[in-house]
Amino acid sequence: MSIYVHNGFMDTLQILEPVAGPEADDVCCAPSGKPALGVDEARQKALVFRALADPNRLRLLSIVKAGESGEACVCDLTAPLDLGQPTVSHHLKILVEAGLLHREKRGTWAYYSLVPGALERTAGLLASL
Amino acid sequence: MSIYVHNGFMDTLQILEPVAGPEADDVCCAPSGKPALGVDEARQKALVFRALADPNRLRLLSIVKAGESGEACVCDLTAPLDLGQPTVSHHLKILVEAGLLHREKRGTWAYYSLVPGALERTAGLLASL
DNA sequence: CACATAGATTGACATGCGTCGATATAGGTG
DNA sequence: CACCTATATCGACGCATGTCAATCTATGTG
Repeated sequence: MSIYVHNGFMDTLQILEPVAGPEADDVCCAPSGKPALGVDEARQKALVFRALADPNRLRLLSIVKAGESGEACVCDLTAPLDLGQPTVSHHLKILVEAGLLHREKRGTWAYYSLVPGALERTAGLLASL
Repeated sequence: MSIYVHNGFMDTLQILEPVAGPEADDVCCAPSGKPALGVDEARQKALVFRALADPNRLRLLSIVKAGESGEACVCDLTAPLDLGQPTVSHHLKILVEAGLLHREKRGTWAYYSLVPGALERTAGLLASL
């Protein structure tokens, strides 16, 4: 029977926004019977936190944020992280799919920048637990 | 050579607090040469987000938070999550070690409650990236 | 077009992690 | 002490994930 549902998800999830209200799930017994976080809602929020759950990805966000221009290309990111280029590209992709980074290709280079307000909305996810 | 340092860490990490200022790491080349997140700092912050990176743990936090008394025992948590008792205990342990939950044993029962301000401090981690 | 460079994708490998069943431990009750 | 109940811990299993080397794609440049 279904263990590991393997959240088959899309890109650039936008859970950071509304998500409707806490749907009534209404536990039968226990302490207060409050609805709390629904299964789907929890799964989506966890995806965002999963993107933040790696030290190198946190550093990527930090470097991009700290950059003068607010953006950085891959070649600027491999050196400080001491990681191979494919690995950095991999991490950046995860951050983009989580809705935290924006990717813009200009010429040969790909410039990554913070999605405006994304970090704030993510912080908001914690408050609305 | 050392890949995967396997962060050998302790319990109830308190990264949620000060952590000193962003230490000067000063990259040599690239875009802005900003210090950004240090390696150790990133690793510790990632531990907190990793605790939040699981749907069932988010639901645990939510249920505990929503509870009338602000606390819940394990027996109240297994049913709504549809998980075995050992699994719930496992998740709770991770949340305690992340500094998000507090455990208090009273009689035969173990009561878990939100560490006051922990979620807010975690939200602050995002702002200080 | 030939060639160089930036970045993404693929495949493989090892480790991490969520889950369970079984078992151990601790407190309560007779 | 014997027994029950609530949790915690252990060992195992399988999927997930971070990493790299190799390769592919796209954009320049001669």
